[in-house]
Amino acid sequence: MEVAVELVLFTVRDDRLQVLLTPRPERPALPGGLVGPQEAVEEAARRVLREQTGFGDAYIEQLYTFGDPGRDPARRTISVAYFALLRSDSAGLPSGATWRFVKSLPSLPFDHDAIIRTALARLRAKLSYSTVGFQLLPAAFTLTELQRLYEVILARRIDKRNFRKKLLTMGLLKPVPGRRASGPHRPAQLYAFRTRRLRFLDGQLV
Amino acid sequence: MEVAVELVLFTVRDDRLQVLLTPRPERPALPGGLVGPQEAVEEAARRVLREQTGFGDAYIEQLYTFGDPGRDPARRTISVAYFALLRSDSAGLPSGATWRFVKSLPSLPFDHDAIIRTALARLRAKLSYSTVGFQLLPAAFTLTELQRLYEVILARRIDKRNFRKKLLTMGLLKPVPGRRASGPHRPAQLYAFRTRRLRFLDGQLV
DNA sequence: TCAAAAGTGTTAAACGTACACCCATGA
DNA sequence: TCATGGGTGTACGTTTAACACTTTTGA
Repeated sequence: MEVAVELVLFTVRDDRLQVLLTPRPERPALPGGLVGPQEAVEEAARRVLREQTGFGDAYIEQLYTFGDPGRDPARRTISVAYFALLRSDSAGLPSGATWRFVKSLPSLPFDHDAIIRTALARLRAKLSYSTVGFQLLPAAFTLTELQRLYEVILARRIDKRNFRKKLLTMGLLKPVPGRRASGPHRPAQLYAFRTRRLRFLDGQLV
Repeated sequence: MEVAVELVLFTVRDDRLQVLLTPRPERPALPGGLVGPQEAVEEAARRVLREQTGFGDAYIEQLYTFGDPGRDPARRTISVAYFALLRSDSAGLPSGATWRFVKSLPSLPFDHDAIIRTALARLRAKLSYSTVGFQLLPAAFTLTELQRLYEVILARRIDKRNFRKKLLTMGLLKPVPGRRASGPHRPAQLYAFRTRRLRFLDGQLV
């Protein structure tokens, strides 16, 4: 029996949640590949990330294992899906791979539609009770940028004052020197996360 | 490469959280087995439940996939762990299998210690925001029995009045005819879950 | 009659949510 | 000077958490 990994790599650019697809003979699909005989499953996921997306330092976490016979008509494959988040300031795109808006995805081969739905549900749920969303932002960012990130992923508006109050009270952020000027208005203070590592929150963030 | 399933089957009896171990040549371990060539992974988990535990109607859900090379020194196996809950009134125990207190487990082979830790964390987390704990009780039960269940799993005391208020307000339970007399004191009203199916709750239950 | 668990409300604090205006800037 | 997003506080309703006594029963 073959064991594969699939990668659902999300990023937020231009105020849209996007997912990376790689070219396949038939039609684009999620990046993926077989797990090597001496390779840990998570290692394989990181290798696929490196080789097929060209991005090295994404956040990665195991999502779910899809193992119905018939999910790949050609051969029996069990696939461990991983969920990955890429900082919006990551540069480059490997040849052939494309970012697609999650809102307007084409129909994907195998069970990749279901995998993406599962990943999106995980991302949305985890935004509320953990700092996982922080993985999508660069080292310094404005509070509005952070709020837009949440709004884009959750597909709903968030109150600016309540959002800021919550984040600052929780002590997740620290102001860093510098401001971002982006048009004919007051420049915004830059902030950074107090720690880059994933934290689970006491209450609900959003 | 071989793909296996492992089963972490919990039950609560005698006010203790217990997990089922099956005999192995070396020492007891989690029930498990290989996934057949034409078998869905979840099907394999249900088959292991049937064949190795003798219990047919447990709640089952995928937990995590453990795939480090070296987790089984004998051969390369990737294992999809499942988490299962058995009603405390289920009768019978298959030959050789034993219930062990989760609090005082012996050291287990392979990475089974880690699998049980992961399962316990999932169970505790899910108790708070879903009705998954209901799978551990028979069709009719008293409010005290339900509360004891939560206390045993979470390993902490819960306020009786607040617990009852929350459950009744949420409309998860309905009283059913009958009372349970269990000693020299007032008998307790019996209740049942309004629906057996898993529900995710708006707020926190405990 | 006694011991034991069943059953039942109130209060204070914390939290969530809704809401509107002035500020600083570049064009 | 004007258009734009940055930045800030309050008040109300809901939820959580702490807390103690009476009731019913079997022994």
